[in-house]
Order: sequence, then C-alpha cells, then structure tokens
Amino acid sequence: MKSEPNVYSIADLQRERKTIWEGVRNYQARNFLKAMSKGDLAFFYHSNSSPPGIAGLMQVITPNIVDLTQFDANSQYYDPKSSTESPRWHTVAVEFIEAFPQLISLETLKQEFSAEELWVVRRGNRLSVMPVPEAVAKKLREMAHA
DNA sequence: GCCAACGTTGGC
DNA sequence: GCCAACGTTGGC
Repeated sequence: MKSEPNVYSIADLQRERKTIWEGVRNYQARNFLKAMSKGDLAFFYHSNSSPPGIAGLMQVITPNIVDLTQFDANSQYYDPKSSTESPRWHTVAVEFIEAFPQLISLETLKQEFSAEELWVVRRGNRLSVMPVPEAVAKKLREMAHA
C-alpha cells in the first residue's frame, strides 16, 4: 500500500498506532482493499520520496470500511458522485507493526524481483494498492532484517 | 521540473 | 462506443 511520506508516513502510523487508509479513488486499488481480511499483513510503501521503497509493515485490523471522506465536501477526497445509500469507496483500518530498520529501496526491489512477482517494480505502475505473493512477502520480511 | 504511463471525462 | 483531451501519479 503506497503513501507519500510527506502526506502520511510510516512514522505517522508508528505514532498513531492505527489509521483508516483513506483516499483511494481508483477502482482496481479499491477492489484489492475490498479483498483484504482482518489479520492480513501489508507493506507500507513510500512513494514520491527519495528514495522510494518499502518502509515498514502493518496489519489489517478492520476490513471493508466505508471511506467517509467521499461524502465530505471539504475533503480533497470528496466524490460528489457517491452516495451514502450506495457508497463507492471502501477501505480498511490498519495497525502499525514495524518500521523497517532500513527502507528497502525501489532499486533493490527491482534487483530482487520481477514485474510479475512484485507489481510495484512495473514501469509506469500507478496502482496504490496491490497484492504481494506470499513467497515474495516472506523474502521481503527477511530482507528487512538482514 | 520533466515526462511517461494511464485512468477519467465528455463530445460526438 | 470511440477516442481526444485532460488530469494525476510517481520515478527520475
């Protein structure tokens, strides 16, 4: 799951312990959010930063939450085409697990994984939420503590 | 700041 | 339904 650290970083999550992952406004990303279950692990990716990369680990504590910012006309995430009767955007609540001692940079990710294994290394990739195969996730957790 | 990638919008 | 224009993402 991607976030720009100047907007919301792993340090912010560490301080707050948990957060509702608001503001995803892309249908494919939303569908991946909808597919999440309580207890699922998720990597926290810092995008638009230098260097970009995986900054830590978190866990889904509440699946399938309606993203209330879609109804808030003052929010940058407001969606006038959505309605409370039929909300368009759902998300999850996540809890902090750890900030990696050292960020796993995008450069390293590109060296270690193919575009098929880890979508974030795909050129032109703009999805903000994407699945990570279990074997890749396992290796990433090992790399984080190597 | 540039620009490739790509999703969305809206005219037709 | 097509597709050009436009806006956003995000690496570099």
